[in-house]
Amino acid sequence: MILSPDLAHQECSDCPIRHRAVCARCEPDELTRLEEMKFYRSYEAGQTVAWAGDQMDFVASVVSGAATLTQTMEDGRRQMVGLLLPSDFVGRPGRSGASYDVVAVTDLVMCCFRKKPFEQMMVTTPHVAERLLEMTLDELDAAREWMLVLGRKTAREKIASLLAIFARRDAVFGPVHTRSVQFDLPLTREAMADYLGLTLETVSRQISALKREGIIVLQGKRSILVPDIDVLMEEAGDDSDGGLLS
Amino acid sequence: MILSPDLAHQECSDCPIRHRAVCARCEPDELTRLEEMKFYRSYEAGQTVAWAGDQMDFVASVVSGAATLTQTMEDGRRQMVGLLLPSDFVGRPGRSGASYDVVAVTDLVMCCFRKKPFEQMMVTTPHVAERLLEMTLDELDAAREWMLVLGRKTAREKIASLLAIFARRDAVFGPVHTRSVQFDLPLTREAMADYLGLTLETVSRQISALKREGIIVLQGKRSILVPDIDVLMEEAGDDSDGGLLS
DNA sequence: CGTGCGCCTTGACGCAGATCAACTTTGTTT
DNA sequence: AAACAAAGTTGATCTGCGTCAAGGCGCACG
Repeated sequence: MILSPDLAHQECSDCPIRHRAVCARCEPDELTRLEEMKFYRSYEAGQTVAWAGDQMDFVASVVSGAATLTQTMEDGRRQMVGLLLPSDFVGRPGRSGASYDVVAVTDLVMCCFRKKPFEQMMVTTPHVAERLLEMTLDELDAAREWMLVLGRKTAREKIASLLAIFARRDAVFGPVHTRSVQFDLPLTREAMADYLGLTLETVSRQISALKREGIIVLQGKRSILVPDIDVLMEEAGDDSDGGLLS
Repeated sequence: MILSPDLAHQECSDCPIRHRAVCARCEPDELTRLEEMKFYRSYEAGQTVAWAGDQMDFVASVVSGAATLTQTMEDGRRQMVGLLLPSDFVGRPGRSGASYDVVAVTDLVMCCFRKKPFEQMMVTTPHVAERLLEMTLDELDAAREWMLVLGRKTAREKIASLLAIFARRDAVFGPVHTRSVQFDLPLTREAMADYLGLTLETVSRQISALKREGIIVLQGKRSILVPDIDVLMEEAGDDSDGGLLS
């Protein structure tokens, strides 16, 4: 773990996730209280933040980078159950242990709150608990969406669904009125397989197939160009067409 | 929908789910406020409570019976994303439409709250919002547990996992110090298939296999006797052995 | 510069579970 | 009691994806 001094003194007021994280609804005086219980931690890509069952004496928001939540069976089978991006929340107030393995998949910065004072604040001021409820309901919706992907979609549809998610979130769009999107994959083939309930070979094959058919264009292994997002959405099997381009 | 007069006048104070539902933490005066905004609704097995996208002017707690939340793709593939049992909560405060199809799978009684006053109460008193956050976090954990089942378990492990869930929840245990459990399946084979991401034929075959091997004993189609719950847990592939007895 | 190491790709083959189809059991209607 | 529908079982066959195996590409290292 790396602690850079500049990060250790960041002010909430100019925090990049100020308006989307668990602190989004806090008043200035509440932010002051949060400042007192917070500290930053940085992790390198590949580092484990916490093992399932570990004591966790803090909860946290992702400031930058990405982390995964995964479950592992005794025989080594693994399933990713969450993908944490900037502003997402880690940890459960009122529970001491981590429920899942938490791993940094890119370089990662987290804004951590000491658990005791944070839980105290949840009781005394409504704004944090309110925002956390809203975020948790969103997470639950996302998890249920993912259950459909895992339970009923084909390998090709799974890959297209995952690419569509990244396209929506990280996208740098092309010229206005085109439907092209470019982004970088934050996950290895193996991590994608863990997310999708597939093997890494199947992931690789399906990506190759989409490339062969011109639905995506690879620039290197990780950079993806989607010439027409609607075509990709079609492959994902989603009924809602991508209304994201106005 | 059936409205029986006796149900329409039930008092919160002797409600069977009083201590586990969203109202669990309410004080007597808060219960009085809830009484004013609440009404009961009954549904027969098979009836649809709401279609995905429907306007829902209430939120509700399941009082008795069971309901399912399901997502459907254009071509008819279906995935159950939630199984609601007594005390579980339906609906999302702050959202007008239902996110999923809600279907009664047994005869069902729900305690409904008019949405507007309920949302008002969430803001003014902390006890309801607090409890709802806790319940939502539990739901999220359950959904993530289920993602492992959908993504990584074999058909046999999926069936065993589902039976184990029912065994834990509805179980009537045998004589003390035995590990036997008896319960009734609230779901048809097709509904189980929708829950597990399988076909109903595969569900039927795997249940037959477990029966043939003596891991479960069927009395009729729906009544299940598990002679040794530990053996069933073993088949489910869960690392945590069932410490539910003793 | 070559060597080793992640990460990824591609091929050959086998199997778990889907699909298609026939039949049984159970409960309901008349 | 006959007729019917809904739910479940079982068999035969097919196939999508997993498994096993062999290499390719890019990059850090001595």
